Amino acid sequence: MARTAAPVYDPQAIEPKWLDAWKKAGLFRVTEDSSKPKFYNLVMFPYPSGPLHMGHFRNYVIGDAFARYKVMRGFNVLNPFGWDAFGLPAENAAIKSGIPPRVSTEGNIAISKHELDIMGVLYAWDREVTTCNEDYYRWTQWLFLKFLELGLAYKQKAAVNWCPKDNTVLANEQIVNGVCWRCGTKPTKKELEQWFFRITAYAQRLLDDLKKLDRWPERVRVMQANWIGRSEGAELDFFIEHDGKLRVFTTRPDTVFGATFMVIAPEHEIVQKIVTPEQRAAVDGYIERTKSETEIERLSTEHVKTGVFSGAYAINPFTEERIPIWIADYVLATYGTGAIMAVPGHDSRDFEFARKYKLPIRRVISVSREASNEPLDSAYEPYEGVLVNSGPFTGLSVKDGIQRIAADAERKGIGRRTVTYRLRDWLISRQRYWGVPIPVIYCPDHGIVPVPYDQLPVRLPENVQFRSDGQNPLLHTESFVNTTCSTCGKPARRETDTMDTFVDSSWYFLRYTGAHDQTQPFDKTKADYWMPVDQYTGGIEHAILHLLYSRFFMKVLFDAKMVSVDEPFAALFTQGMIHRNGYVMAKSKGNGIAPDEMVEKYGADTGRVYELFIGPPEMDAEWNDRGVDGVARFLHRVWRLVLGEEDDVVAGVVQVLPEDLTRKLHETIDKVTKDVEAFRFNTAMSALMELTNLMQDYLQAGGRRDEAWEAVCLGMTRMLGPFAPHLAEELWQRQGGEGLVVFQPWPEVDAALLRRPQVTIVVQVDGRLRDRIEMPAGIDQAAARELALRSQNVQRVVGDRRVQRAVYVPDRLINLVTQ
RNA sequence: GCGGGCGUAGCCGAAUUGGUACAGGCGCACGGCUUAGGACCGUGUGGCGCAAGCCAUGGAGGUUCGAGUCCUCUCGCCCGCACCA
Repeated sequence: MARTAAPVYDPQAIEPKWLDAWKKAGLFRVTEDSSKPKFYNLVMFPYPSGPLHMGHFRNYVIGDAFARYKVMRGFNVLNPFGWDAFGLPAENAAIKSGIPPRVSTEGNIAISKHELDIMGVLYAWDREVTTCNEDYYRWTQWLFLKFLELGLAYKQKAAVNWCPKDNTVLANEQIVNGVCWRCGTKPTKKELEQWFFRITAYAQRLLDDLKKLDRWPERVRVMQANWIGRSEGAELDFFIEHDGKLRVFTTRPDTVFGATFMVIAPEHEIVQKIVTPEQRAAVDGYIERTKSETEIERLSTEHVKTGVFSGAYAINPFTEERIPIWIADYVLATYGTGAIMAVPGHDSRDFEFARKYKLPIRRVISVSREASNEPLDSAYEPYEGVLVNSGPFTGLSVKDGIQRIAADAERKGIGRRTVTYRLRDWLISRQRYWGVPIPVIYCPDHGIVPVPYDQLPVRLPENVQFRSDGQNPLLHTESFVNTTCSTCGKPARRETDTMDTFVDSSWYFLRYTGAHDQTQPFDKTKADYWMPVDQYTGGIEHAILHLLYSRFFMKVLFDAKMVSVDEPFAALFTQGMIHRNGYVMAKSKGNGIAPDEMVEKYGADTGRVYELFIGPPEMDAEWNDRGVDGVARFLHRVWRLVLGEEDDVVAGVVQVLPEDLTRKLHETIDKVTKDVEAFRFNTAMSALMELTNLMQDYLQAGGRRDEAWEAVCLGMTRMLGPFAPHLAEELWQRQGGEGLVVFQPWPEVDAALLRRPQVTIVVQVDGRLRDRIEMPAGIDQAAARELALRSQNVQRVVGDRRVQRAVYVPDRLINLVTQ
């Protein structure tokens, strides 16, 4: 093969050329091709907030390397990209600087695309999706209407989280550690009419199907399961003295004989009905105080429990005792029924409350019947033990008690077994401008009227007046607000709320399968060909929000027969973040490294390989500028080895035979292939470095650039294809390769070449390493033992003791056990 | 508090899942090339010991022919969730 020598590796001189070549060759331009297996490779699309830095690129480099690898493995690879382009930052910037959101967003997209290009990160740009463009958001609106039609979108007055800084409501999922996920402000509660998606209707399936996601990280599944928060228990009705009843949810019906008082949330609607005249003033004062508390203060475990007596009493249906009803903010209005039966003996929160307000504490569970009256100095909360002081149920185990008491309540018609979830419906209304307008109108005669499908899109006006008070400018854009009812033609008003941007990102992966469809959100045939996403790669910060919402969407669309699979992402990988100088690489910390800087100093390939080599991809990693130098040295070395002429021979170095080189090549192919399949890019890079080191040793020892050598060079070149793609193309061309290396098949392991004629057997005596002996591969135990016993080291250690037995691991180790 | 995970050289980290502990990179040392270099190239590099060897995977036990890997206890760190009845 004709080789063209080159004096030095000059990345800046070669990289742009190959970017053009890939674009011309249509890398990642794909159609539904049944002759090849499909592979849908996806990285989470970004919000275009400004220039990218090398921290962002870890995700894109991993995704790009994997996509290129799959191309080389012969897959029909869909590898699209887009922009989650609606959102608050662009709007806030517009308020500050007057630059319209579309202008700044498009500017940021252009910059980012350039940066992806120079790093050699390519996508199916012919399928690019931008969520703020009309040809995308009209279909987001279309899907909203579909949800409405299916009864999965509804408007309701509710106490919702309001962020005073961002001037909008937030979904439950967007309250992180008690504060707004975006700006860190403590939210307040507001009573507002808002749009919701009925995600709770899918709670059980979202939980059950986590089991199907065996190629998702365990911790993401655990986080989602906890978020959904299924609890099995029972609802029990307690009659209120004089009038009505109070329903509670409990996971421990077995403790009902220990319920010595009840507690209801301050927001509970029954409060006003039951409060007695004597307690009215105290109760009103208490409710007023709890309202002024922020959510974070109220939910804190350190928060000292407070409460007030309502004056009313209920009857415990099992003990028939008269028990007081208290109002306390440690009971949440939004969980269960907003009311509890308090069992201070067996619930630490109730215990604390009972102590403070001198309420009776009774033991109804004990380790044994005999210990039934032992005093309690803290709540006793085990799931084993026996029921005591529990009337006819005394003596039952906790497990049986739960079943028998629940069944008894059912029979008496005062309760039923039930399941509760923590998951709340998804609040999707946002009182903000830069988002998808919710496509409904309000008619004085017809109420809420959905905009007919054929009138979509409801265009977001772009000529609006931003306001310094943070109010949604749509409210004041008359041309937008004023419309006519599509049913009766009378004047009507448009909804001015826009949708949570997480709605946009809940279906973008479907739009990629037919990005320019002008007639529907996506084509079922195409979606069926490509879905599910085979490999999804992105940040752990989306463990709940985006990933849960997308799963919900997929299930709704599955039920609507619009898609044929009900989970969107078959495999998920969450990469760690890159730190530098002690902080996560971020624009705000000023510790980012610009891709341009990287390319100018080292070339894109060094940046790419460094990000793959930096550490286990799922873990955070510290950026080390010297480490980048090390990778640059590695690539320069590969260049010299593959394209160099003759090297200086240094005598006296360990002999490396051509067959050793060939074997190492195949071992490397084997290792790199397995590592890449398992997303262990760091060890894949180490393996390539090892091969390079052996190539160096070979030449140092006077090895010739013969056929075996050439084969190793070509194998190395192909393996570099996904990781250092520009360098690989250049090496491929200079070695006389045809076409592009990215379209070459990934090298195959020749199992015959992996076998060694000789193996090093570790010889242990009583488990301690005593010698290493070269033996023929496949040697049996008796022969290996024979050889091992000849070792002088072994003989000295064994002395005159008898070798009682030997443990033999074929071709690896023999352990001689004495005595 | 509950759940998940981690602890290996001076640093980042490997270790076919119970079988040679520390691959690869950084750093460091020495050598080469250089007028010179914090550049480049190469070699070496866990600790103690003259050596045979011994000691080393946060700590203490245990199981095993054999433990970084499994079990028990313990210390430390990280990440979720957090008054969810």
